[in-house]
Amino acid sequence: MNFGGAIMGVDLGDIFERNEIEFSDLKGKVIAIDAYNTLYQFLSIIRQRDGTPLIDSHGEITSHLSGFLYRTTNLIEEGIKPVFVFDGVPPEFKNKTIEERKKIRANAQEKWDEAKARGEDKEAFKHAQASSRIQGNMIEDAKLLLKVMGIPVIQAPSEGEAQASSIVMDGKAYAAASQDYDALLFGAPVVLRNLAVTGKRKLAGKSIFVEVKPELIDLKKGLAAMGISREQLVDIALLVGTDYNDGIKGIGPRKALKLIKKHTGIEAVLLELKT
DNA sequence: CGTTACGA
DNA sequence: TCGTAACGG
Repeated sequence: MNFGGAIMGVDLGDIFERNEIEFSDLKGKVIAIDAYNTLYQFLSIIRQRDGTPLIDSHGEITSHLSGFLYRTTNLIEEGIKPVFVFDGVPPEFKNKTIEERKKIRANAQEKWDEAKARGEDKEAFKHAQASSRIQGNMIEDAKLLLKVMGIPVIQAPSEGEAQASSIVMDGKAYAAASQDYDALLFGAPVVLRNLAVTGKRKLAGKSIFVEVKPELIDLKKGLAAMGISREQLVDIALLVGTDYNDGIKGIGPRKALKLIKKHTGIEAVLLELKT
């Protein structure tokens, strides 16, 4: 489940064909951006050295607002037309995942406090990131900021990624943008990752900076390259585990792909695994 | 994350 | 002008 890192959904990056693109490739295009994913990213990363988020004079967290303001400005400057899609009510079968994440966050919060008290900034930052949670008026404030900036905001009835995917399938947007791969499972024909303009990421080890370019994933091409259907992709996700189910221990995307290709569908795979 | 300051 | 560190309250 990997918070600060980025991916919370099914990590299909290992098996899916991904292509680096330039921002100029997206000029004039409408992009349906997963707002919650973006918000979490900002809350996670925009922090001070010991992990403390940016706060205003009232003590309210402002990291997400800083992020939305500058990133949206930059996207507009690149000629991109962002549309932010916010989550609605999560499906009930996601409850277990939500509860688990809540626990992980609370635990991280404790570890953050401890590390901060010991003066271990690097350790503190790591746990602070994992403790990131949406709270208070963050959603309303982000929506208001986008509204006054003249950026369209869409309220999904449930999962934002599902809504964003639907918008792309309807041809109302060119692509869905998220760090997760789940939009592919919802059928988004094109998914974009790393939609950050400055695109510089600290590499895990030292203070080495690597240029990160936007990444385009074409659902049809990716499926064709793997030689599977979209239904089979969903089966792979189910084997690996999603926000909605646990998956099977010891099976990652690679093994799941092999198994699904060999047996055609998840039922046959499960039968084989039983024996 | 994205901007700003600053030394090379 | 560029690269890195510090800042953002």
